[in-house]
Amino acid sequence: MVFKLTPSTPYKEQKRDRRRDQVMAAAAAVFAEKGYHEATTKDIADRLGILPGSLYYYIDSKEAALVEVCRRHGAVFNANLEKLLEDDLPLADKVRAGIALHLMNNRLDLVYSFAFSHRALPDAVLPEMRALSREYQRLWEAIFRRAMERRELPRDFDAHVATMALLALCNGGIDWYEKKPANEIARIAEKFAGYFLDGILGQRT
Amino acid sequence: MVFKLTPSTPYKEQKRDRRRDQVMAAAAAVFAEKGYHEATTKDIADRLGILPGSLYYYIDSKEAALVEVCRRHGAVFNANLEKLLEDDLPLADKVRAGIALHLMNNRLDLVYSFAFSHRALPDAVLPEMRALSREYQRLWEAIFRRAMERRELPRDFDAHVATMALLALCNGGIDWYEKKPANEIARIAEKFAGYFLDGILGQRT
Amino acid sequence: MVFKLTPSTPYKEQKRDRRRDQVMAAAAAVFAEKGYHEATTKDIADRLGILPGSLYYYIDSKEAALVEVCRRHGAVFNANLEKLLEDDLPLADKVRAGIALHLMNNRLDLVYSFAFSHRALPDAVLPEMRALSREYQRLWEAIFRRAMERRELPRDFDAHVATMALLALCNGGIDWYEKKPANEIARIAEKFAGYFLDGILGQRT
Amino acid sequence: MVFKLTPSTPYKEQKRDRRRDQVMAAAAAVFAEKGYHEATTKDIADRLGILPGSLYYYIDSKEAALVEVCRRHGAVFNANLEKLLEDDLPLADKVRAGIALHLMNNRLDLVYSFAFSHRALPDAVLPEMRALSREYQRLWEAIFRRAMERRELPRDFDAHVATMALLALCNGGIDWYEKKPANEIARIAEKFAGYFLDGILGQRT
DNA sequence: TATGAATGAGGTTTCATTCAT
DNA sequence: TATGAATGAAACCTCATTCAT
Repeated sequence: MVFKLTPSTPYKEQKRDRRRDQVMAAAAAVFAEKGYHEATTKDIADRLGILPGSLYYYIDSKEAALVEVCRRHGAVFNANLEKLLEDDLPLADKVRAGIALHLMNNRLDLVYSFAFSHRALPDAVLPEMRALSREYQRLWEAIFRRAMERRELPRDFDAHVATMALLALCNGGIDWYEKKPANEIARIAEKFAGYFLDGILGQRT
Repeated sequence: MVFKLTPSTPYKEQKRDRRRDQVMAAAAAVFAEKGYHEATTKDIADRLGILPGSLYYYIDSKEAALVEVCRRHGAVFNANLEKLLEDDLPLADKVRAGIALHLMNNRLDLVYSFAFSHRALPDAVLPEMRALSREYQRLWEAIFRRAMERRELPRDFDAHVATMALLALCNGGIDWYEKKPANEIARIAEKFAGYFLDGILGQRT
Repeated sequence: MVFKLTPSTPYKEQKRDRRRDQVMAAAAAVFAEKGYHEATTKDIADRLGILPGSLYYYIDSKEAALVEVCRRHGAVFNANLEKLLEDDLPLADKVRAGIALHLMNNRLDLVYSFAFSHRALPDAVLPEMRALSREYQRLWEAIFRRAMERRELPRDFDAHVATMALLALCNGGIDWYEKKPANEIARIAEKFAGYFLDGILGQRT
Repeated sequence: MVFKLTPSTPYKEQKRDRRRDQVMAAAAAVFAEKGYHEATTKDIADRLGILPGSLYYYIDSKEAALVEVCRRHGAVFNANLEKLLEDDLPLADKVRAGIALHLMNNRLDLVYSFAFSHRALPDAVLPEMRALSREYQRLWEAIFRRAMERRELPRDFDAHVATMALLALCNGGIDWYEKKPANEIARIAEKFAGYFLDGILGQRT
């Protein structure tokens, strides 16, 4: 204490970051479970076994926590899709994999598709969240466009509306599947993907 | 003057009821726009040009207002579908019409599909809302079952998952289409219905 | 209406006064039952079958109603006692009669002894109520003093503390006897008077 | 530093409990002074030099505070009497001591005898308060019954009505003596006890 | 004489946030 | 690194009161 020999060792930094991650995870879980406005800082603190005031050692505000949570989770969604876009797979497989990833992540975080419901977000963070959301849509559209180039889809295919349909399908049912086990989610994802693909392919004929 | 019992004349009653309708409409709009918890009584009152306390001349509580709003709007959704169920139309037409009605009502009320997001509802009203919601699902399933009887759908058709998919599709995109004009909604509805029907019919083959 | 032939006939005045009495009686009953602060103007109005706002045709304010109620009922208490003071009866009979009257009036109005609990009165009316209250005490003390003059009580009898004891005895039990039937009240009054008289007379020896 | 588990040291706990006691004392004082309904959370907070909202760090609700206040003070009253019941004293001494304790506590707390005025209590706490109140009555009756067994009172003595009279006597005058100094209270208590005892003993002859 | 609609002040309560320790 | 105590804004709601009709 007197000599303060360890001002900020990498070890300590790492440890603090880990704790920060825990805080963000707790915030994400609570936001997902209750929605941003119903979630209280006490809910988050309880999950960490600390007091609400102590949170502010790690976060600047509840809203800042939401922004970071959305940023992190949005990044995962987008990264997943980006990798999928680059993969050399037939459209059907990409769609199946993409829907499964989306539903699974939804189930785990809720937050992201929740965050997409802009209705629930404070104005201050809307622009950034909308940008993340648009990027995700853009990636799906890119997947469809690439399929069009490869003649897997007709020339007049409406990639935009198809993306809207896909995302609506994935996000609109979250209340039903959020508590189901992983294998059940997989089954639903498979069915949804089937409907969607048949819907798309059906239009080709 | 002698017999003037001031028996709350029909005219007066009617006028009061109209005002109550306005209050409910304001509440519905605000709930839809912000979600129940984010919506404040001040928001509702502002929309009516009165003070928050004055609301309580018409409602018992914010929560009671939500219940009534959901009841009213839910009744419209269910009535629409019930009529459609009885109509003698091919499945494709029913689905097209049903989806268009749903999207249109969603755009107008928002509240109902919002109410379906049980995450956002206070515990006290959950049972009643779930019942309304289940009734709506039941009606869609009945439409599919009737089509199965008529051999418009295969014997092993999963009416339940199909309903989930349909509702997910309709509700999941509300953030996108809520502010679009009616004819745009109609176009989206038509496309969604096309996807959905091809998805369903595609499975038959 | 046009000729206004009956500007304010005695008959009409009388009728209005009767209605005013009803309003005061309703106010008294509600104040007695719930206490001034818990009583609402709606409670009073309900009892009259009108709306709260309509009360203000008869009263200036809730507080003014309380003042008038206390004034009226206090006047009854004091008038009763004044008559008793003038009667040519032995002390024991006066005390018995006085206690019985007090308890009976308490049961009917509650308001007066309630009003005496200055704790519950708004500051604005305290002085007047205290004056009424002091007058009532003064009358009881006068009864005792007259008995002292007549040698029914010892020369060193403390009329003040005796009055306090008597009033405490009468008011302190109001919660118990307020709902009992008249004959039961009479029995309790008789017992209380017995205790009190024996207490007083016992001191003489 | 290594084992620093910050286990809410006894010292800290003690300090917190003391603050809680202060809060309860403030609540008791305000309830006593104004009555539960007239008392505002602001009144209580003012007395502590904090803001109304800060109260809720210590209490769950205004009503919960009332319950605790009554519980605490009722316990004191009952404990006092219980000890007195067990003492080996002649009835007269017990009555004198019991009345003095009651009046003294009344002056200090007000709350308890106030709490006995069930008119002023919210429904939710009535049962518990009534139980405390009945216990107090039961203890006084037990004192009288024990005196009957010892032939200090006649066989047909009505312990119930006597208790009612005693409590009425003690509670009914609270408005007069609450602000008087302790020695004055003692004098009044002595006189009241004298009246009461003579009333009781006078009946024996 | 009473109603219907509203006001506005004030009440209880919640909660994000701060800061000394 | 976290606690304990408090703040202050804002939420829901109640109610005495007013006034045009």
